[in-house]
Amino acid sequence: MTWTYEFPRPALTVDCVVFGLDEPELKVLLIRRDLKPFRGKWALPGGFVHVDETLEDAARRELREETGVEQLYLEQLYTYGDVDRDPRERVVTVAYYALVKLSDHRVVAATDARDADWFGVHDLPQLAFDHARILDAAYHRLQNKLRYEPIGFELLPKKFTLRQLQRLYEVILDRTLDKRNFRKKILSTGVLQELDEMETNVAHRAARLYRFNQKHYRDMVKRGIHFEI
Amino acid sequence: MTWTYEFPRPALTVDCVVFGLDEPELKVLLIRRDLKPFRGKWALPGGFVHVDETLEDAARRELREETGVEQLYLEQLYTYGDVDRDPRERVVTVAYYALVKLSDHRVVAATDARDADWFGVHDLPQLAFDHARILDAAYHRLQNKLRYEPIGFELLPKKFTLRQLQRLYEVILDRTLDKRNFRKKILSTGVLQELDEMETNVAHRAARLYRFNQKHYRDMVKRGIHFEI
DNA sequence: TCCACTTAGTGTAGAATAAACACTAACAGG
DNA sequence: CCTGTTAGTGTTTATTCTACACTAAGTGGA
Repeated sequence: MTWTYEFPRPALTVDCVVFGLDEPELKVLLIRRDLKPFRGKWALPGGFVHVDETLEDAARRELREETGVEQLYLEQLYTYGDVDRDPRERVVTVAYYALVKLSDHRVVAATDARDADWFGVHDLPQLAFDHARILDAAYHRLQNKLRYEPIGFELLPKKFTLRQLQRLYEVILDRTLDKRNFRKKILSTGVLQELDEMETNVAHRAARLYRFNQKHYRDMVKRGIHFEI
Repeated sequence: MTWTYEFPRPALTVDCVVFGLDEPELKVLLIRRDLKPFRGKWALPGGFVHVDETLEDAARRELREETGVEQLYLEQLYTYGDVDRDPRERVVTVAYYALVKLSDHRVVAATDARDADWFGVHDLPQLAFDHARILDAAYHRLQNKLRYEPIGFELLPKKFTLRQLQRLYEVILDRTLDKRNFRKKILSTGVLQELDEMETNVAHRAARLYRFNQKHYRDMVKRGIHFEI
């Protein structure tokens, strides 16, 4: 079966930049292409948008199919429509970026016959198409977003220590932060819930565990209160 | 001539939210639909992306064709891909927002047989498709962007007074600002070039004219210095 | 010519926020 | 019990933000 239109139509795809925190590094999930253009090169997971699914659905489906990743924070990044970004034909791609808890997805690569792997954001291979540019934009967006939205928690396990959280900010923002100032600021936002639990299996004093208080954050948003770090 | 594909493809369009400052109000440029769905309703200017033009080129072309607007600041906003956002068929639209100097485009409506007009952002008619949602997102984006990028100047004539600039910020941010604090802050950013000219034809003390110093701003960006108001 | 009206243009003090900085406490392991 | 490692905590200073009111300059009309 084929589909016919009066005018030529660009192909429409989605591509995803999936970030995961593999302390002490921020990593990105890439797949190795097994098809014609850029065969063997690494690329962002992604694929065609079906005519009966939303863009976000397409992104989630492709991620599941190609990498097995399922529970994730997903947000649209930008749409890339340069005429020659794909050598075969006109392809417009809606890029998304995603944050996953690596604690849940450590063995992603095994899920599919597809060759998938995590790469440090500062240690990337050559990428197919304009994916390097997309990845770069996603990383910058993540850096900005982190400062005024509480999305870092999407990269950590449900329960975490303040030290883990600070390291996350340091790794993503690519600079060191003052411990006391960081703790004061993050606690003052009120989005952290102190738990009655402590870290275990560490060879030093155990730190208290916290979790992200999503309910409280949504309340803040309703009341027009801004998160900022 | 027709075009045939192995799988069905969504149609791809661009839509533009064009802002203009018509003191003392922020206005948006809309066109009245003369075609089937939502006929007679107002809608954002836009149309199909040709297979040999970039998304931004498509946006500029549609604006020129439908409204005659040409010199403008244009930036991608978001891509809307809900399955049923167009009752006829699957249409994915890449939304842009634009800022124009109304001083240059006051008589836009006359440019085309098409019915086009400016509407106050707080006094909009019912819009076709999901355009109300797009417009809303564009307005919020503009409000945010205004605070950390010097884009307000795109809405003013080349030479303007501090009062005009302050009113622009007030109109877009929808709150009053303190005159002295505003002047201090905006002047301290260094992006304004003081001219040796004064306002004319006003029934009161004439104010000094300024212009946006683009060169200086680009230098700031290179040096990593942030604009913020 | 002077009076009324309108907007231009300017500084300061107090409050809030951000930045810099160092030590003791707790725990594990040898 | 000693060593090593991280947890956890306050204060001072600098910077930034906020609130606030008067004089100067020009037009237009009485």
